[in-house]
Amino acid sequence: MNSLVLFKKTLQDKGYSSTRARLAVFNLLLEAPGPVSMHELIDGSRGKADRVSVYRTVELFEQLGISQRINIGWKYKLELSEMFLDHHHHMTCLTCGRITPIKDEPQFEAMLQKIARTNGFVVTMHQLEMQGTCSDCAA
Amino acid sequence: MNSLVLFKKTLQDKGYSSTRARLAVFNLLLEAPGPVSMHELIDGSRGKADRVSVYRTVELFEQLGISQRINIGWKYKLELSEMFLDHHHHMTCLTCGRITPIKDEPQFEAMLQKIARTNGFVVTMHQLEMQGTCSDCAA
DNA sequence: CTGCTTGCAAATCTTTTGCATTGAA
DNA sequence: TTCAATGCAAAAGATTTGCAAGCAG
Repeated sequence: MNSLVLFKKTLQDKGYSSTRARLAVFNLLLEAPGPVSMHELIDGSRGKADRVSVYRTVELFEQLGISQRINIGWKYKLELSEMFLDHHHHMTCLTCGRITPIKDEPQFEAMLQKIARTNGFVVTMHQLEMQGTCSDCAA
Repeated sequence: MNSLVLFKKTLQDKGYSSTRARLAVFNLLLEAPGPVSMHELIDGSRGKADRVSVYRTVELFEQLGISQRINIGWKYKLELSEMFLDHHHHMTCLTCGRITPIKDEPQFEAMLQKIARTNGFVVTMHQLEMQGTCSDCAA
């Protein structure tokens, strides 16, 4: 199913309406080349949604599993959740600041589960953040 | 070497003085059973350091590698860095909120490096955050 | 229509900055 | 003594709340 359709269907199924503000934020997330900051969302929605609506929209999206916050340093950015994107992690280059999605390794996930189980936990969600130097900057 | 001594030596070696405010924040981090929020540090330092000094102290500590921020959800907390604690990750229980340190698995770290290398990265720092249900709450 | 959504104003909370004073070495 | 470190006031930034008006279904 096309992303936009899936988005609208998700809102509808949960009893929320598809409004201009929500569409605006969703499109920004969809078209962004990577994670987006709250500030960028607010800027990008100018004219279509007030700052406050962006906050409320993001909150709703998280509740519905449409988007999620990911940690970059001690700040956060937003991206579409696994309903729209494959599970992945992020690598931030400390030199150029670029954020690269890292395709998930099944082995890695398996080990994660094992470690959690060993400690008596059932993992619902996890997030791995890596920082370092990308190949471009290493050259 | 005893933590307090190591702490003072670190400040001294880098040319910073050992002051009441810094001692206060360090002790809070040292004695806390786990990661501490900025708010808790500010509260706990009342009478010994102003809110502003706590922020400045935390900034300095990070610069000197004394403490680090860890992500819990989309907020952050502070804890002593690897100069004082073994490398580990955190598991947050979504039911009781308790944060459990997870002892590091060499295998896990190795796999991490491999994944990064495959993507052309050299990893300087990484952080894994897991959320789920702890054994107590599962019962 | 009718209640969910939004915008605007303003309250809160968090973090940073400027500056005169204090304190550690 | 001397410059780093601190406290206080206030600015700046981020996020939340209350409420009347607007819009989707």
